[in-house]
Amino acid sequence: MTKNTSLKEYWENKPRLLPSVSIDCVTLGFHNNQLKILLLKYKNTDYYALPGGFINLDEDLEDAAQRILEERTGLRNIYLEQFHVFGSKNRRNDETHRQIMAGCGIEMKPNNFLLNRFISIGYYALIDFSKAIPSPDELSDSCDWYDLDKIPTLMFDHNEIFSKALETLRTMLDDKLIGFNLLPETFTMNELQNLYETILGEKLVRSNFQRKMLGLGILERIEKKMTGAANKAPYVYKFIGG
Amino acid sequence: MTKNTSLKEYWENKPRLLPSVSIDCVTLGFHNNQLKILLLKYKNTDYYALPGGFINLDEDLEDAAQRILEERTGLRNIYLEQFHVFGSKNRRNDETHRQIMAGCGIEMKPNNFLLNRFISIGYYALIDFSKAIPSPDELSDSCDWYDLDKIPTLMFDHNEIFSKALETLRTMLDDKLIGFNLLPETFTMNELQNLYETILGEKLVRSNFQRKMLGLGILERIEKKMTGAANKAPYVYKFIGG
DNA sequence: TGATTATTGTACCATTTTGATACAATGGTA
DNA sequence: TACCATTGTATCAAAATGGTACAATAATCA
Repeated sequence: MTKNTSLKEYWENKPRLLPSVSIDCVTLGFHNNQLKILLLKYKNTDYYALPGGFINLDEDLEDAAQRILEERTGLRNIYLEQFHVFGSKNRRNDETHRQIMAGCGIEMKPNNFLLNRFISIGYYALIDFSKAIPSPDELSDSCDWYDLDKIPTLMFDHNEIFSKALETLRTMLDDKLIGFNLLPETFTMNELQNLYETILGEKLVRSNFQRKMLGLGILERIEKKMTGAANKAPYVYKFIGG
Repeated sequence: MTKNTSLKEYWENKPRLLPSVSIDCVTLGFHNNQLKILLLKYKNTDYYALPGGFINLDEDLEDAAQRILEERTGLRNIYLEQFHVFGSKNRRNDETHRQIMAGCGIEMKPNNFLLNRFISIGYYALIDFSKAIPSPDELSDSCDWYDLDKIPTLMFDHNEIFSKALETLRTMLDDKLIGFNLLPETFTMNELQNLYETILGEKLVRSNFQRKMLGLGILERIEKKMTGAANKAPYVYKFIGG
């Protein structure tokens, strides 16, 4: 979306986008020992949604995912990975689209680009919460973090897309060491364990978890961290890619 | 594609298909202790390709994959799973399309549906080789099995699609027990081990493999199989879904 | 008929990995 | 200085894995 084109003009004309294909991002962060998901709320509606968008005709798919996430949330250089394509024939609903656009003062003509069938490619985005300052785009009232057990009803099949993302994240967690994308540069073993427990949804034995992680040879021990608490200070670690 | 429409008419007009999206199937079978892949060769050309096709406007994505595989190879009720989307902006080539269609006596007008950008959703198809009798469709000279180490240069990015499929299959093999889709109803432990060794590309210790497989509790021992060889007859097993 | 041979099913043992508990060290508080 | 909560690590049993051995068996051959 070029800067000198108004949002209204942009969506009321047929944009130069790849038809039929959208991208939706399941954007996860970790804060206060809780996994959080980033959701948009469309202006003047009750519709919550995953941040998503469309692919420019001259743009690689992976680049599009990065750009879309940035345009809709302000987040840059995020770890993104595609995990599934959602292609039920009735997964979308024209009336919802009309309401969303109307909320932004945009009228949709009957032949509008958006009113065709779309499949959506799901990406999960893993974010260092401490660095991320999400901000809503022009279509949205808000762009906020939600606890996973307090996700509102989402537009279309976005709840299903979220579930599949979480399931994929769980099975990939040990395999691809993607969890570290959710933590700051440095972290304690306790924080890492809390993250794993939250994602997997089960308690782990502390000593065994520590042994396993150190055994992977992907952690560099940096220094002690004086927490101020009345106990032994934990080491702080850095992830050094496997 | 309706039966009373000729191939020529069909492709020279704009079909009622979902724009921008294609499906390509990496179709694998197992025969003579070798993994094989099913490839099409387009009529009167040197272009080899994965069997692929397009999605009808009123068709679920998963249904489309099944239909496409059947239309292009004659194979029905196949185990299919999507594994990756391929979306580089320059992954296709118009001239190749023109040649393929010309090989079938079909002229492509400049605004033909096929001459737009497409992303492709990769599915892998796992086949019981003994039941599969593939047959080429109207666009293809041949529809044949190839050894994995003798795959010709394929159209577009189809070699890359194949590689990603094999990689996915390897990592999923233990997780989802998908290997059994490549074997007949009943099989010996030796056949099962050969399959695993072929997919993983490494030798396994016979006794340990047997212990592991029996330990999964997913095999039913049927009967002894007299092979005619001068040695102890192996049992025959059936897969009983986990 | 009985020795021979290749392959199968399983037992066995050593090594590694995992699960669970214990304990000394430490940074603070009372 | 006693006490407390948490951390890093040791320890030990149980389970999983890697590797070898061996008896059973279905044929062949002398």
